[in-house]
Amino acid sequence: MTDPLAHQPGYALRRAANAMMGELATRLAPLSLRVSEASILTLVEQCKDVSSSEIGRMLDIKRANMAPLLARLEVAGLIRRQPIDRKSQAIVLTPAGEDRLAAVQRVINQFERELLARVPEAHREHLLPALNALWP
Amino acid sequence: MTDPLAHQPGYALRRAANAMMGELATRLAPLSLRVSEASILTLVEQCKDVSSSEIGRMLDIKRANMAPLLARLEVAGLIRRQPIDRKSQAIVLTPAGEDRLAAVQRVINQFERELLARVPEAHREHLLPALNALWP
DNA sequence: CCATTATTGCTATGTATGATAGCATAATGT
DNA sequence: ACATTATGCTATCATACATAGCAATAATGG
Repeated sequence: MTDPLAHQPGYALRRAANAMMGELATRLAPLSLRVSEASILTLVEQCKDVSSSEIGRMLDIKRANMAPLLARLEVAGLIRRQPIDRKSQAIVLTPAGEDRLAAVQRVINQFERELLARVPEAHREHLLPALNALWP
Repeated sequence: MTDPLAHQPGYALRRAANAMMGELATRLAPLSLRVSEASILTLVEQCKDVSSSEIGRMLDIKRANMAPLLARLEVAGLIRRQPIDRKSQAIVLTPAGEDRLAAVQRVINQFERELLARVPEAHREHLLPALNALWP
Protein backbone atom coordinates (compact mmCIF):
# COMPACT_ATOMS: atom_id res chain seq x y z
CA MET A 1 0.00 0.00 0.00
CA THR A 2 1.26 3.45 -0.81
CA ASP A 3 1.67 5.71 2.16
CA PRO A 4 -1.49 7.79 2.55
CA LEU A 5 0.39 10.57 4.32
CA ALA A 6 2.86 11.22 1.55
CA HIS A 7 0.83 14.06 0.13
CA GLN A 8 1.49 16.21 3.18
CA PRO A 9 4.57 18.42 2.85
CA GLY A 10 5.25 18.28 6.58
CA TYR A 11 5.19 14.51 6.65
CA ALA A 12 7.32 14.25 3.52
CA LEU A 13 9.76 16.67 5.09
CA ARG A 14 10.06 14.50 8.16
CA ARG A 15 10.53 11.28 6.24
CA ALA A 16 13.04 12.84 3.85
CA ALA A 17 15.05 14.32 6.70
CA ASN A 18 15.06 11.04 8.64
CA ALA A 19 16.17 9.04 5.63
CA MET A 20 18.85 11.58 4.86
CA MET A 21 20.16 11.77 8.42
CA GLY A 22 20.35 8.01 8.73
CA GLU A 23 22.30 7.69 5.52
CA LEU A 24 24.67 10.51 6.41
CA ALA A 25 25.27 9.09 9.87
CA THR A 26 26.21 5.78 8.28
CA ARG A 27 28.69 7.46 6.00
CA LEU A 28 30.25 9.49 8.79
CA ALA A 29 30.53 6.54 11.15
CA PRO A 30 33.84 5.32 9.63
CA LEU A 31 35.26 8.74 10.57
CA SER A 32 34.04 8.25 14.16
CA LEU A 33 31.96 11.38 13.92
CA ARG A 34 28.30 12.04 14.36
CA VAL A 35 26.47 14.45 12.11
CA SER A 36 26.44 17.21 14.69
CA GLU A 37 30.15 16.80 15.33
CA ALA A 38 30.91 16.99 11.64
CA SER A 39 28.93 20.20 11.33
CA ILE A 40 30.82 21.66 14.29
CA LEU A 41 34.14 20.91 12.62
CA THR A 42 32.91 22.50 9.40
CA LEU A 43 31.73 25.60 11.18
CA VAL A 44 34.85 25.97 13.27
CA GLU A 45 37.02 26.07 10.19
CA GLN A 46 34.91 28.66 8.43
CA CYS A 47 34.53 30.98 11.39
CA LYS A 48 37.77 32.03 13.01
CA ASP A 49 37.80 32.05 16.79
CA VAL A 50 34.20 31.10 17.42
CA SER A 51 33.27 30.34 20.98
CA SER A 52 31.22 27.41 22.17
CA SER A 53 28.18 29.61 22.64
CA GLU A 54 28.45 31.09 19.18
CA ILE A 55 28.65 27.64 17.60
CA GLY A 56 25.61 26.66 19.56
CA ARG A 57 23.65 29.66 18.41
CA MET A 58 24.54 29.13 14.78
CA LEU A 59 23.80 25.41 14.74
CA ASP A 60 20.89 25.69 17.14
CA ILE A 61 22.50 23.50 19.76
CA LYS A 62 21.90 24.47 23.37
CA ARG A 63 24.92 25.47 25.44
CA ALA A 64 24.28 22.57 27.77
CA ASN A 65 24.52 20.16 24.88
CA MET A 66 27.60 21.76 23.38
CA ALA A 67 29.69 20.81 26.40
CA PRO A 68 29.73 17.02 25.89
CA LEU A 69 30.02 17.41 22.11
CA LEU A 70 33.11 19.60 22.39
CA ALA A 71 34.52 17.35 25.10
CA ARG A 72 34.33 14.41 22.72
CA LEU A 73 35.99 16.34 19.93
CA GLU A 74 38.69 17.53 22.30
CA VAL A 75 39.39 14.06 23.66
CA ALA A 76 39.62 12.85 20.08
CA GLY A 77 42.28 15.50 19.52
CA LEU A 78 40.35 17.26 16.79
CA ILE A 79 39.84 20.62 18.46
CA ARG A 80 41.49 22.63 21.18
CA ARG A 81 40.38 25.59 23.26
CA GLN A 82 42.11 28.95 23.13
CA PRO A 83 41.30 31.57 25.77
CA ILE A 84 39.63 34.70 24.44
CA ASP A 85 39.19 36.38 27.79
CA ARG A 86 38.99 34.96 31.29
CA LYS A 87 35.57 33.50 30.54
CA SER A 88 35.26 32.66 26.86
CA GLN A 89 37.30 30.28 24.78
CA ALA A 90 37.81 30.07 21.05
CA ILE A 91 37.40 26.62 19.55
CA VAL A 92 40.07 25.90 16.95
CA LEU A 93 40.94 22.87 14.86
CA THR A 94 44.07 20.94 15.61
CA PRO A 95 46.09 19.60 12.65
CA ALA A 96 44.37 16.26 13.21
CA GLY A 97 41.07 18.09 13.19
CA GLU A 98 41.87 19.66 9.85
CA ASP A 99 42.72 16.28 8.40
CA ARG A 100 39.52 14.78 9.71
CA LEU A 101 37.56 17.72 8.39
CA ALA A 102 39.02 17.19 4.93
CA ALA A 103 37.73 13.62 5.01
CA VAL A 104 34.38 14.87 6.27
CA GLN A 105 34.13 17.30 3.41
CA ARG A 106 34.80 14.58 0.86
CA VAL A 107 32.03 12.48 2.37
CA ILE A 108 29.59 15.35 2.58
CA ASN A 109 30.25 16.72 -0.89
CA GLN A 110 29.66 13.30 -2.37
CA PHE A 111 26.59 12.88 -0.23
CA GLU A 112 25.06 16.22 -1.20
CA ARG A 113 25.71 15.45 -4.84
CA GLU A 114 23.88 12.15 -4.60
CA LEU A 115 21.07 13.74 -2.65
CA LEU A 116 20.42 16.33 -5.33
CA ALA A 117 20.77 13.73 -8.05
CA ARG A 118 17.79 11.87 -6.64
CA VAL A 119 15.55 14.90 -7.11
CA PRO A 120 13.98 15.05 -10.58
CA GLU A 121 15.68 17.73 -12.60
CA ALA A 122 12.56 19.89 -12.84
CA HIS A 123 12.45 20.33 -9.08
CA ARG A 124 16.12 20.27 -8.24
CA GLU A 125 16.99 23.94 -8.14
CA HIS A 126 13.88 24.70 -6.08
CA LEU A 127 14.73 22.41 -3.19
CA LEU A 128 17.32 24.51 -1.38
CA PRO A 129 15.47 27.84 -1.51
CA ALA A 130 12.22 26.16 -0.53
CA LEU A 131 13.85 24.47 2.48
CA ASN A 132 15.65 27.61 3.56
CA ALA A 133 12.32 29.41 3.69
CA LEU A 134 11.17 26.98 6.36
CA TRP A 135 13.54 27.72 9.18
CA PRO A 136 14.19 30.98 11.01
CA MET B 1 26.56 36.00 11.10
CA THR B 2 24.66 34.09 8.47
CA ASP B 3 24.90 30.37 8.76
CA PRO B 4 27.71 29.14 6.51
CA LEU B 5 26.12 25.72 6.16
CA ALA B 6 22.84 26.94 4.74
CA HIS B 7 23.92 26.32 1.18
CA GLN B 8 23.96 22.57 1.70
CA PRO B 9 20.64 20.89 0.86
CA GLY B 10 21.20 18.19 3.47
CA TYR B 11 21.79 20.71 6.22
CA ALA B 12 18.86 22.85 5.15
CA LEU B 13 16.71 19.72 5.12
CA ARG B 14 17.69 18.93 8.68
CA ARG B 15 17.08 22.43 9.97
CA ALA B 16 13.77 22.75 8.15
CA ALA B 17 12.56 19.41 9.47
CA ASN B 18 13.63 20.22 13.03
CA ALA B 19 11.92 23.59 12.97
CA MET B 20 8.80 22.06 11.48
CA MET B 21 8.65 19.18 13.96
CA GLY B 22 9.10 21.49 16.91
CA GLU B 23 6.32 23.75 15.76
CA LEU B 24 3.96 20.86 15.02
CA ALA B 25 4.68 19.24 18.38
CA THR B 26 3.75 22.51 20.07
CA ARG B 27 0.48 22.68 18.21
CA LEU B 28 -0.42 19.07 18.95
CA ALA B 29 0.46 19.33 22.64
CA PRO B 30 -2.95 20.80 23.59
CA LEU B 31 -4.48 17.62 22.15
CA SER B 32 -2.17 15.52 24.35
CA LEU B 33 -0.71 13.86 21.28
CA ARG B 34 2.79 13.57 19.95
CA VAL B 35 3.47 13.83 16.26
CA SER B 36 3.91 10.10 15.84
CA GLU B 37 0.67 9.41 17.68
CA ALA B 38 -1.20 11.86 15.50
CA SER B 39 0.12 10.17 12.38
CA ILE B 40 -0.96 6.78 13.72
CA LEU B 41 -4.51 8.05 14.26
CA THR B 42 -4.55 9.47 10.74
CA LEU B 43 -3.33 6.24 9.23
CA VAL B 44 -5.69 4.06 11.21
CA GLU B 45 -8.68 5.93 9.90
CA GLN B 46 -7.61 5.72 6.30
CA CYS B 47 -6.66 2.06 6.33
CA LYS B 48 -9.36 -0.27 7.55
CA ASP B 49 -8.23 -3.02 9.88
CA VAL B 50 -4.53 -2.35 9.85
CA SER B 51 -2.46 -4.28 12.33
CA SER B 52 0.23 -2.86 14.56
CA SER B 53 2.95 -4.30 12.33
CA GLU B 54 1.44 -2.83 9.19
CA ILE B 55 1.24 0.61 10.77
CA GLY B 56 4.86 0.28 11.77
CA ARG B 57 5.93 -0.65 8.28
CA MET B 58 4.07 2.22 6.67
CA LEU B 59 5.24 4.87 9.12
CA ASP B 60 8.68 3.34 9.50
CA ILE B 61 8.28 2.71 13.20
CA LYS B 62 9.81 -0.47 14.58
CA ARG B 63 7.47 -3.05 16.07
CA ALA B 64 9.21 -2.69 19.40
CA ASN B 65 8.42 1.01 19.43
CA MET B 66 4.84 0.58 18.29
CA ALA B 67 3.91 -1.24 21.48
CA PRO B 68 4.23 1.66 23.92
CA LEU B 69 2.76 4.11 21.40
CA LEU B 70 -0.37 2.01 20.94
CA ALA B 71 -0.56 1.36 24.66
CA ARG B 72 -0.69 5.10 25.28
CA LEU B 73 -3.39 5.60 22.66
CA GLU B 74 -5.38 2.71 24.08
CA VAL B 75 -5.15 3.98 27.66
CA ALA B 76 -6.28 7.37 26.38
CA GLY B 77 -9.33 5.63 24.95
CA LEU B 78 -8.59 6.67 21.37
CA ILE B 79 -8.06 3.24 19.82
CA ARG B 80 -9.08 -0.30 20.56
CA ARG B 81 -7.83 -3.67 19.36
CA GLN B 82 -9.94 -6.07 17.38
CA PRO B 83 -8.75 -9.65 16.89
CA ILE B 84 -8.01 -10.60 13.28
CA ASP B 85 -6.80 -14.09 14.05
CA ARG B 86 -5.31 -15.56 17.16
CA LYS B 87 -2.07 -13.69 16.54
CA SER B 88 -2.87 -10.38 14.87
CA GLN B 89 -5.07 -7.52 15.96
CA ALA B 90 -6.66 -4.76 13.99
CA ILE B 91 -6.28 -1.28 15.40
CA VAL B 92 -9.48 0.74 15.14
CA LEU B 93 -10.51 4.18 16.30
CA THR B 94 -12.97 4.53 19.13
CA PRO B 95 -15.58 7.30 18.89
CA ALA B 96 -13.33 9.40 21.13
CA GLY B 97 -10.48 8.60 18.77
CA GLU B 98 -12.47 9.85 15.82
CA ASP B 99 -13.24 13.09 17.63
CA ARG B 100 -9.61 13.57 18.55
CA LEU B 101 -8.58 12.82 14.99
CA ALA B 102 -10.94 15.49 13.70
CA ALA B 103 -9.19 17.99 15.94
CA VAL B 104 -5.83 16.71 14.77
CA GLN B 105 -6.83 17.17 11.17
CA ARG B 106 -7.85 20.75 11.79
CA VAL B 107 -4.48 21.46 13.38
CA ILE B 108 -2.53 19.70 10.66
CA ASN B 109 -4.41 21.21 7.75
CA GLN B 110 -3.84 24.67 9.13
CA PHE B 111 -0.22 23.81 9.80
CA GLU B 112 0.43 22.48 6.31
CA ARG B 113 -1.19 25.54 4.82
CA GLU B 114 1.06 27.86 6.79
CA LEU B 115 4.08 25.74 5.97
CA LEU B 116 3.51 26.03 2.25
CA ALA B 117 2.69 29.70 2.56
CA ARG B 118 6.19 30.35 3.83
CA VAL B 119 7.72 28.96 0.67
CA PRO B 120 8.10 31.57 -2.06
CA GLU B 121 5.51 30.98 -4.71
CA ALA B 122 8.05 30.13 -7.40
CA HIS B 123 9.27 27.12 -5.43
CA ARG B 124 6.08 26.05 -3.73
CA GLU B 125 4.80 23.37 -6.05
CA HIS B 126 8.24 21.80 -6.29
CA LEU B 127 8.68 21.14 -2.59
CA LEU B 128 6.51 18.06 -2.18
CA PRO B 129 7.73 16.15 -5.25
CA ALA B 130 11.34 17.04 -4.44
CA LEU B 131 10.97 15.78 -0.87
CA ASN B 132 9.18 12.62 -1.90
CA ALA B 133 12.10 11.76 -4.17
CA LEU B 134 14.35 11.64 -1.11
CA TRP B 135 12.89 8.76 0.84
CA PRO B 136 12.34 5.14 -0.19
C1' DC C 1 0.95 -33.70 6.93
C1' DC C 2 4.53 -32.07 9.29
C1' DA C 3 8.81 -29.55 10.03
C1' DT C 4 10.87 -25.50 9.21
C1' DT C 5 10.58 -20.70 8.72
C1' DA C 6 8.43 -16.23 9.16
C1' DT C 7 5.48 -13.11 11.51
C1' DT C 8 3.31 -10.92 15.36
C1' DG C 9 3.24 -8.47 19.57
C1' DC C 10 5.81 -7.58 23.28
C1' DT C 11 9.70 -6.63 27.14
C1' DA C 12 13.97 -5.03 28.30
C1' DT C 13 17.57 -2.28 27.23
C1' DG C 14 20.91 0.96 25.08
C1' DT C 15 21.92 5.22 22.83
C1' DA C 16 21.40 9.78 20.50
C1' DT C 17 19.20 13.98 20.82
C1' DG C 18 17.08 17.91 22.81
C1' DA C 19 15.27 20.40 26.65
C1' DT C 20 15.32 22.55 31.56
C1' DA C 21 17.23 23.99 35.87
C1' DG C 22 20.78 25.48 38.37
C1' DC C 23 25.50 27.28 39.39
C1' DA C 24 29.91 29.86 39.61
C1' DT C 25 32.28 33.11 37.27
C1' DA C 26 33.05 36.91 34.34
C1' DA C 27 31.72 40.64 31.29
C1' DT C 28 28.66 44.53 30.33
C1' DG C 29 25.95 48.72 30.84
C1' DT C 30 23.71 52.31 33.17
C1' DA D 1 29.20 50.19 41.82
C1' DC D 2 25.88 47.36 41.10
C1' DA D 3 22.33 44.97 38.57
C1' DT D 4 21.97 42.47 34.51
C1' DT D 5 23.41 39.46 31.12
C1' DA D 6 26.59 35.96 29.12
C1' DT D 7 29.51 31.91 29.43
C1' DG D 8 30.62 27.24 30.25
C1' DC D 9 29.32 23.58 32.69
C1' DT D 10 26.73 19.59 35.52
C1' DA D 11 22.83 17.01 36.37
C1' DT D 12 18.71 15.37 34.87
C1' DC D 13 14.66 14.24 32.10
C1' DA D 14 11.88 13.20 27.86
C1' DT D 15 11.74 11.54 23.34
C1' DA D 16 13.05 8.99 19.42
C1' DC D 17 14.99 5.20 17.55
C1' DA D 18 17.72 0.90 17.59
C1' DT D 19 18.82 -4.27 18.94
C1' DA D 20 18.13 -8.66 21.22
C1' DG D 21 15.31 -11.91 22.73
C1' DC D 22 10.86 -14.43 23.64
C1' DA D 23 6.45 -16.97 23.31
C1' DA D 24 2.74 -17.78 20.43
C1' DT D 25 0.89 -18.30 15.96
C1' DA D 26 0.72 -18.45 10.97
C1' DA D 27 2.46 -19.74 6.58
C1' DT D 28 5.21 -22.46 3.60
C1' DG D 29 7.34 -26.28 1.15
C1' DG D 30 8.90 -30.85 0.91
